[in-house]
Amino acid sequence: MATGLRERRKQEARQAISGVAMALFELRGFDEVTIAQVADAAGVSKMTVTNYFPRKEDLVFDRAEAIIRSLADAAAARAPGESLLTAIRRDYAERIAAGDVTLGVPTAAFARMVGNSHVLTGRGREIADLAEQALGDAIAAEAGVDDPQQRIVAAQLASVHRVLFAEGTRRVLAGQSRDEICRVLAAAARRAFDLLEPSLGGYGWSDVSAETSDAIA
Amino acid sequence: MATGLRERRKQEARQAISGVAMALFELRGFDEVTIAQVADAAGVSKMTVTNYFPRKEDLVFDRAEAIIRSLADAAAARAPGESLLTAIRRDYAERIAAGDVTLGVPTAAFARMVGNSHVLTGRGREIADLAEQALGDAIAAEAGVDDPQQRIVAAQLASVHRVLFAEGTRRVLAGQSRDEICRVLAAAARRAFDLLEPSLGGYGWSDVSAETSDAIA
DNA sequence: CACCTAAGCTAGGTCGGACATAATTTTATG
DNA sequence: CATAAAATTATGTCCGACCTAGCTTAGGTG
Repeated sequence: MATGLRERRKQEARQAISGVAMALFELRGFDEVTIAQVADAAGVSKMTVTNYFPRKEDLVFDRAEAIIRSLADAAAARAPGESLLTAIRRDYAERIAAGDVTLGVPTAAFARMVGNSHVLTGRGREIADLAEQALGDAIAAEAGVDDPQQRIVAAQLASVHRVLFAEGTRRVLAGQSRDEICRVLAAAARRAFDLLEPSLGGYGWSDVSAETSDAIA
Repeated sequence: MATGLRERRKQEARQAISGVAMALFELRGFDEVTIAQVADAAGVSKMTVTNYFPRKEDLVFDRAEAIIRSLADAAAARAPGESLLTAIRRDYAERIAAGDVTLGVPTAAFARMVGNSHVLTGRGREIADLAEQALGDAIAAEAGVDDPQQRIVAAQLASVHRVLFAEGTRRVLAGQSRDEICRVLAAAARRAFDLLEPSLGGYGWSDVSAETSDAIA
């Protein structure tokens, strides 16, 4: 591939800049480090950093797209007949068992850095919100109609992720071990999805049309 | 009352500044208007604006505290024996019937202004998040223990508000009349709370202890 | 092998928000 | 009415994000 080299260099530069930035952020705090300092430490110009990462927050939440799409993907990839709740719950169980840090088990330094920065907590909220929207879009696309009730369902399911993420972060900051937190989160997820089962268990791919048909105002 | 006059003047000045600012923001857009311009239009100094409203966003979301506490208040003020869900649902029905704009029926200009500003949408998310947290705190305080499951319940209930607010805003921007939107939101709320009833209907002030006792890791 | 096209990069400058300080006006009280 | 306290204003500075326009370098081409 001819254009491979160029693209490779870009990815390496991107990774290098992000890595240097994260080290500085975790050491001194996100708001206390300027883009100029990141550029300096990475050996590039200020504009180059801005070029790779349009907003300063992007240096931290680099691959946010994957997180945003994860819920919708889990919903879309489920087997026919499997309910939405079952698919999301199974996906969560699998990923927490695999130690997926994006579910709420970051490093303590990362959690501290985010918690101490209003900008970063805001971006975290935005990502959670976008993930919920994406799930809602997936549900609506699947049903072929758009109904507020679908957004409600998406919010319920996404809220489990969001709340458990916060719980995990809290425990990371409290110094608990990653293994223990994973076990706690897995248990809490079981209880949470059990709680929702009576309400959302029937929300699969069929028998939804009857509920949605008369609700488009 | 001796100190009354002074306090009155402050409130009037606050209201005047906020009003002038809102007019400018809705006309030109939040990000396009500077604090200096607001101060100029209000006939006060820049520092006075900053003094009343520490952050620029506070000029828009002035009485955010009331919104943040509304959910927790509705929960705390419920009659003994009334379930959490029933109390929240009744509160919503009452306020939407009264045309409470904070539930998702702002003016089109306001909705446009917020939607066009990343700062303001972020602040909106933060307010919703804080309201959810406050509700969770109220639930935990009532039970005397802190359990992730309580945060899950709080998130479910708060999500109804959040999703319906978004739905209302969408319809406002689409040009629907306020009356019609209120009717639609009231109906959507009924369906949403009906959906949650099987899962959360039993979440009142008693029979919670059995579920929470073995979950503190 | 020299050229050419387009991209990524750089430098400098602009703008707005936050903050410090001191002077001035307004208000409450003896 | 005088005095003390408090709020407001004026001025000025700093700092960081972002934009515009010019420059360099890499990759493909006759």
